Amino acid sequence: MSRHTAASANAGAPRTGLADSDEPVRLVEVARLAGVSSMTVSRALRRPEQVAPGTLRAIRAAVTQLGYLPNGSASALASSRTRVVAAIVPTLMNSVYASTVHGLAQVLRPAGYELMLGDSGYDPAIEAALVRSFLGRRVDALVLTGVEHDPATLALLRRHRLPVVEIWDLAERPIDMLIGFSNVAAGREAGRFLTARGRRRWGFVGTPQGLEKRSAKRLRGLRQAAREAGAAEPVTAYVTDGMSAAEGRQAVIDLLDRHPDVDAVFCANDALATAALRAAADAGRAVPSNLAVLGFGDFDVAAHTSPALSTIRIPGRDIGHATARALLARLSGPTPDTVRSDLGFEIVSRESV
Amino acid sequence: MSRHTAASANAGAPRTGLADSDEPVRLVEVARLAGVSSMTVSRALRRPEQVAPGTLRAIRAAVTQLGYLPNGSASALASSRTRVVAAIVPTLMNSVYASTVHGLAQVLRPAGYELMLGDSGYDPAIEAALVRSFLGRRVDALVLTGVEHDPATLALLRRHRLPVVEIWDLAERPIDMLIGFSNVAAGREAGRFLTARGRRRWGFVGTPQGLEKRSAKRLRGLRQAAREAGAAEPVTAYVTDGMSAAEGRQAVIDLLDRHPDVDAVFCANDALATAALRAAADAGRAVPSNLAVLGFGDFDVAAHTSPALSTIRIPGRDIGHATARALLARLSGPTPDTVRSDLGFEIVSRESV
DNA sequence: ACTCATTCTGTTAGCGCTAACACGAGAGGC
DNA sequence: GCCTCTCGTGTTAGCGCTAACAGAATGAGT
Repeated sequence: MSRHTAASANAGAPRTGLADSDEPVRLVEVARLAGVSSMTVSRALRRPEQVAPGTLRAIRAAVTQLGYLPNGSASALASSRTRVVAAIVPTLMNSVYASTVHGLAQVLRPAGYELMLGDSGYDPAIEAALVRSFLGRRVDALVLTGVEHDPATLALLRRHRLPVVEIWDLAERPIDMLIGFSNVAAGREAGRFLTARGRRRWGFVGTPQGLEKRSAKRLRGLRQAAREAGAAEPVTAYVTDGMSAAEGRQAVIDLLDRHPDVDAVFCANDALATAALRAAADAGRAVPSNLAVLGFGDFDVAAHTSPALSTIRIPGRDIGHATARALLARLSGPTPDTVRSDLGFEIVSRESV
Repeated sequence: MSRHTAASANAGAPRTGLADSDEPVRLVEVARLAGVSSMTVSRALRRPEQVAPGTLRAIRAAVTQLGYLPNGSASALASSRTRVVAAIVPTLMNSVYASTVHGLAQVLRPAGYELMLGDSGYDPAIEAALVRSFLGRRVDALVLTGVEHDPATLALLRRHRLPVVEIWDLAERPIDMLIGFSNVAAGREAGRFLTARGRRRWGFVGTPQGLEKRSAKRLRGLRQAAREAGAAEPVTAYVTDGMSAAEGRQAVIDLLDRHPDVDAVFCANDALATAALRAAADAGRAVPSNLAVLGFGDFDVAAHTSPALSTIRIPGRDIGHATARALLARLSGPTPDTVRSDLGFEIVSRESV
């Protein structure tokens, strides 16, 4: 061990009163300087209310003077708490997930938790690998996007019994906690919204069932609405990369070509919807008079395309906040309350429908 | 300690041959099952090439059978390596930073490193707090966006001597490693690009100097280009929130109102540029014939606005990849090579200029 | 004065892993 | 046959912190 070599090179002067400017400062150094035991310093740092005011002041002064930074690894090992929460999202490139992550961090950080982040690219196998890695690092809690997971993931989580929040969807039997909204209902409301505006022949653009379950659920809701309204079965166009504008544009052009009677397109996200707007222009279809376009996600750009995009707003940041609060309650309190909540969504009507 | 209570509740049967399905499995359990010492198991996991093939097989079987997951905290404490890299970006909401983070993770993960993420909101004080927290957690390396940091940050980094990469900018004397591009040059090239297209009276929309240094550097470059071309000093409009479309739109409307002779607007990012496109429409200015709009960042939407946005593309993902590779080289190799590189940028000419 | 509760601090005993070194067995050189 | 060298594995001794309990000191109630 290199620390042994260092110690013997240093043999005559092993850790005297003040630390060298170079050796990392440990708890005992602070304790010596403050004239207390290391346990008292530990307490002063984690639960200051249990330490006498005078002692606290002395310890704080020593901490400052030495520039002491507690060693998280040691603390984690001794206490079995890392104060790290891991989150897995499908992708960071989609700003709606980014805002969820931001919301999470915003609440967790002030409470002393850091975020470890992974992106699965919508792939359950990658999600499983990430979960494995995160559990190996003994994170205190885990946030997963979606409710469909690899059996390996479920087995691991069952074994490790840590707080888990699934977000961005609903399920009958979540792993543990759940904070999301109904993707089926979102699709259904999209259909009702189109119906109310006199659109009867719908197209859907999204990723295929196998790839992205939440997109498929929205399509299911849309189909329900079609039946409800006595409208025709929606026609579909699929893209493999849900964020690829080029692919989305081509898919919509093809769809309009195959089904010229389509008078409304519902897109699985606003990136696709923006592409659809372009495709409509290419196809000589005026939006919204000749074709309605409805997006999903309310990305930043939605309000600033021409025409401005009507879309379904998901409270991404709120999901992040609520998730963080639920986790903090579970992690700090002895109260083992389990949160399940539907945060809903909102149709934002702009110009494109 | 709760584990003591658990142990005494369990008193008669302390960790026999196979682990209970509930107690976490430790290295020794695996070692016992495989009939070797725990050190050999440790080696089998970290440096399998140092272990005899037969032993390795037995150990792997035992690991699988018990579902063993190494305890990262213990490993980190014993080896002084957490295998975690921390990154701080201004915001995740901006997809260009998201792609950098994604690029980082893409390379680090297969090498066994996880990412701890923080967003500073462009605030050096928050950055300093994040650095503190990350150093406390003993991350193996740190990625910082930008080259201007709080003195407290610099002091901490100096003390802890860990690999650091600054990204998204250039500097004469970086803290350690540096992978970015010249923001001044980007502004200058933007100006030259506008000059080449016959634009002489420029407006700049961005965040004020104090808030965002990189935006200010681009303005500096733009000013250089104006002098070079013998054009007038660019007029400026500032927004406090660089991602707020509403604020950006208003800023551009005001700017066009105050300076009707402006024939080109350079925006500090594509969100603002998209807002500028709307503002131009509001003001009855046709783009590009009556007003040129040049963005920055090449966000996903840039290609799909109407008219399509000309912008400056930053190789965000490449920066992430290069950063990760530089860190891995430093962390694994005894070779202490220090990377400094300028990855440049690229003007993407679409319809808006 | 004597108990009892309360507040504060110290002692003890690890947490689960790995660096460094020790050591035995087998291979190869002379 | 003896010496080295390499390879594979075991032994030892912590890494820096904290849970649990113990104990001292103080104040309150009787």
